[in-house]
Amino acid sequence: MDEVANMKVNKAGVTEEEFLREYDGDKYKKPSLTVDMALFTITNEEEKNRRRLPEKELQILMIKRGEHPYIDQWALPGGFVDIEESIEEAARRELKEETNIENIYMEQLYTWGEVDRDPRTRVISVSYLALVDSSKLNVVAGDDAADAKWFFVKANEYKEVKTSTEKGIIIEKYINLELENGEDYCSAVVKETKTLNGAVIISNYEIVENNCIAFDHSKIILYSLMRLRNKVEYTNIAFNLMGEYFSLSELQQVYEIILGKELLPAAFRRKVADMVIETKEIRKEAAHRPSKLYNFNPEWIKNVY
Amino acid sequence: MDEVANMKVNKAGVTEEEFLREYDGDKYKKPSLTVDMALFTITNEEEKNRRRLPEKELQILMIKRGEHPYIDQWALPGGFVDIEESIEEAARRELKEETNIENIYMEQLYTWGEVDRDPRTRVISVSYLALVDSSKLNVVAGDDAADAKWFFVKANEYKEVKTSTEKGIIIEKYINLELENGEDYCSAVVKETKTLNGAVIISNYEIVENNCIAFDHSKIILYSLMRLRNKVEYTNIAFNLMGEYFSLSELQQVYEIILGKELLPAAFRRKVADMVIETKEIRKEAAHRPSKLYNFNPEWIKNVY
DNA sequence: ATAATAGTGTCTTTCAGACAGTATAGT
DNA sequence: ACTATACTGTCTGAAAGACACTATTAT
Repeated sequence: MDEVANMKVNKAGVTEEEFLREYDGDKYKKPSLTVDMALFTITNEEEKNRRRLPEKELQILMIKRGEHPYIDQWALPGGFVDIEESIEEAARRELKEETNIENIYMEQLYTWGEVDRDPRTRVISVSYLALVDSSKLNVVAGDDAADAKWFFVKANEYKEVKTSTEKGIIIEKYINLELENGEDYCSAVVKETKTLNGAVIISNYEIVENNCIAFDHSKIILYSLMRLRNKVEYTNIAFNLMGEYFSLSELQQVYEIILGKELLPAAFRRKVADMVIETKEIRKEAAHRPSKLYNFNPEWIKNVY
Repeated sequence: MDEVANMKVNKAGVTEEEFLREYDGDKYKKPSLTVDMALFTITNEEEKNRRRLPEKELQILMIKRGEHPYIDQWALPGGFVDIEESIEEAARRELKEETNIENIYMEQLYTWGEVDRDPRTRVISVSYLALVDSSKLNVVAGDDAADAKWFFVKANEYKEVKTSTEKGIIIEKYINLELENGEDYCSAVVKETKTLNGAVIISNYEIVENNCIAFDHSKIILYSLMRLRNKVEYTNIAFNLMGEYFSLSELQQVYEIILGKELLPAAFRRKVADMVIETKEIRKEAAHRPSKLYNFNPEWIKNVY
């Protein structure tokens, strides 16, 4: 702020300097602030048949709560934001503490502010979507939470109800979320209600059923999956799930898993042609034609707000 | 939470009920939480020539600060979130208090959490993008702030610097923001830095120059403009700026203003054909062929996460 | 040879861009 | 008749969808 601004006084005749000195930041009750991260990766399934390709699967990192509330249930990694760090710094710090993962792709997702979303006290959560290449994951298992585990994620819509109103339409979608990892199984049903009134859309998410997923994290997971699915179509976001070298078939599999549908090889290759750079590397690991390996093309940027 | 969960004890042998009773939410220092709204509308310029169409312009609502800090500068409408209301409720309440506007389109934009973004104390701001149809605006001027004014908005990129690094590329864009309303003129220059490292993009916004726009609100305004520009291409968001009845030419003008470029009528009409419903109404207000009026088609929904 | 995947050629369909041309009100 | 906008027809070209076809490895 410049000199002139500093000399201005308010209606009470107080300068800015005086005002700030007297300012009581704790006059009103404040909510607590946390970050939560939906961290995804894609891993290869074991495959004995040397002819077949390993199946890929989408996984999300969850942490078993060792304290009330929701003790023994599974929550997204995250925690409270310290007073002297930015929100994003907090997110990266928590991830590092809980899982020892650093320097990965992360984007802010949504800020959850329902009054009763945490039974302890009023807690606002800024959620992040994060992606890692699974080859970087030998590092996992931080000290804070030994109970960090990767879960296979499945989400599917199983019911849709459309109701017409005078000025619009109400669409209710029931989405089933399943998290599973051999030992543990969690699930939730979230109802997404879109109310259209004129051109005004209001979206609302409600947890209808919940089995061992802490807080409102089932909502956050579903929201992050939708964002991921959406962004994969017109950004380079999926490349954050790949290693430095990858084949186009692998890349296609990643797209297919995120989008939940099969793609045609020819069209897919045309689509990603400008996003990759061919290398001289070749992968021959199985009993079929080997594949050329590619790198991401850093010139290709399409970022969306 | 179910009965079983209530009976579980933590490592210290404490049940959830006891834990919550003893929980001290004020153990750590907490940031304050505010909401800020970038509210846009599109208005017609006066036009005396009965032959010509009125020009449309994009406007944003700003409020003159009557208190430190940034006294007498212009800020986005908003304010502190009360402890017993959700963030979105707070946003709608503040808008109602400051401008008497209700029931409009609003979507969460981004949560700003830099440590020093407010000189008073640590303040987190959840920003919203909101749109109103200007015909609803005869209601304006609430009691809280008589100093609410609509500003014409212009943003343009005037410099781009690309630097190649070993593993990627750095792109710096300088964007000039201008707010103007006959009496008042504010401006800012924001530098957007995209750092690409492998496939990991990190975006950063920095205010390089600032003239009478309070806090970091110039960043928020630019971010909301980018979101608006982006979403207008593949959602129905622009319809929130239209009245109930509108001509396709008017709609096209709105798209053109938001996108900052001219569109071809034939292609535009094809594109929006499914999004509108023809009515029997006709507008003949000027000395040229009258236009058919349309309504928004509520069946057309495309929402993006 | 065979199984399985990698990768290409090309026809079709869809959709955006371009632009000329027609339609219709008040002046 | 003229001006300014409203609206349509149709050519073109780019990109996505579909699918058959070729290529290459270990078994």
